[in-house]
Amino acid sequence: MPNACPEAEARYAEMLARVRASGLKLTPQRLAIARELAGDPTHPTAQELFERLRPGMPTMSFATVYNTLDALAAAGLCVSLSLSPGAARFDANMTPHNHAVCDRCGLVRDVPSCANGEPITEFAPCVNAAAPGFSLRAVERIYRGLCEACAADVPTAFRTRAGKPR
Amino acid sequence: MPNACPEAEARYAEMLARVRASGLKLTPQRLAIARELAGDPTHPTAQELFERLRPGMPTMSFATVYNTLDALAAAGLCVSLSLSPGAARFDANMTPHNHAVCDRCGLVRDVPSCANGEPITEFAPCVNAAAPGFSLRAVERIYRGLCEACAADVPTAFRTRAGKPR
DNA sequence: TGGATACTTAGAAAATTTCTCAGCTGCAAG
DNA sequence: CTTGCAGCTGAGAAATTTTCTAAGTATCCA
Repeated sequence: MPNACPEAEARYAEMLARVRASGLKLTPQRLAIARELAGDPTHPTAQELFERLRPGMPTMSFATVYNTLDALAAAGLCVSLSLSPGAARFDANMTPHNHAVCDRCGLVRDVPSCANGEPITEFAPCVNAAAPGFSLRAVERIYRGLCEACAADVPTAFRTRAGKPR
Repeated sequence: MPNACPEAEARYAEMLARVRASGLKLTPQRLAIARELAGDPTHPTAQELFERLRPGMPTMSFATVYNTLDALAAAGLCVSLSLSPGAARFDANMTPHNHAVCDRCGLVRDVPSCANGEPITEFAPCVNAAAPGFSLRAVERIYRGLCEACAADVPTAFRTRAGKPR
């Protein structure tokens, strides 16, 4: 039962409504993936979703996971995150927020936008000075560092490429 | 001759010195890759570097490109960027800066840190409220939107996943 | 100059993502 | 309720990106 918290339930309910509204068909596979995504703040990879859902839907294929995530993303219900090398992570939290990413284990944590969240328009001049004609849609902030567990256990040298313990 | 600008020459010279200082051996492959990287502000992928350098070094293998980029990164001379799905891009500009990334074609442009560049310490409380124990090393900003060329030629719907025209 | 060490090669392999297409299914219309 | 069909799924192959292995080669220090 992945959805204990009311926030996740609300997000899942909204996803259902918006999947229909987008003209996408409601299939068991989509429901399962949307529900799992909505209830998981760790931003799972396609692989992780597949492994978690497989026991309950043994016939589901890997391509379906990708197809579904693409469909959800196209409908604006989730986004694909490229925060570190390796597999993409998927995020159903569509409220503006940033991410803290562990350099060592690749862990991702949502970080609400700070108080000093400047409006996008404030960045435009700065961006356009460097990239003339660039039309700014969003500003994303990534906090890099070590998560609590990795910081507590730093061997001789720590790796820069994430997701590769050892 | 990839290095017309003095900035790139300076960066290349510093790379040479620091490659030695890191205990890394100076091989022709490393020199070529470091030079190409230092002179290219577009943050090439491993594939692009390989294709550019291959004519001058027909025996160079693909693995060497990756090995070298890893070695340079470990020595703090470049970083691997995961800005959009697909191949990683490599950046030899080690001064603090941000990136503008085109949603459509994947183009990357350096954007100097704006005047309102707050020190890292200002973000720490905000990050630690969401991720207790996270030790913050760096804050990275990504400007998402459309580059000039893509903005001028937006068909019906534009894609969110970069690097995939069509 | 010579030797230890680290690097390069080439190819295979692993990991991630996309594609193809045949068959099935949700769902809207009748 | 039944039907039709657009759109979805499943399975596997393929494409892309990155890593690994083994053996030969080059760099650099003494």
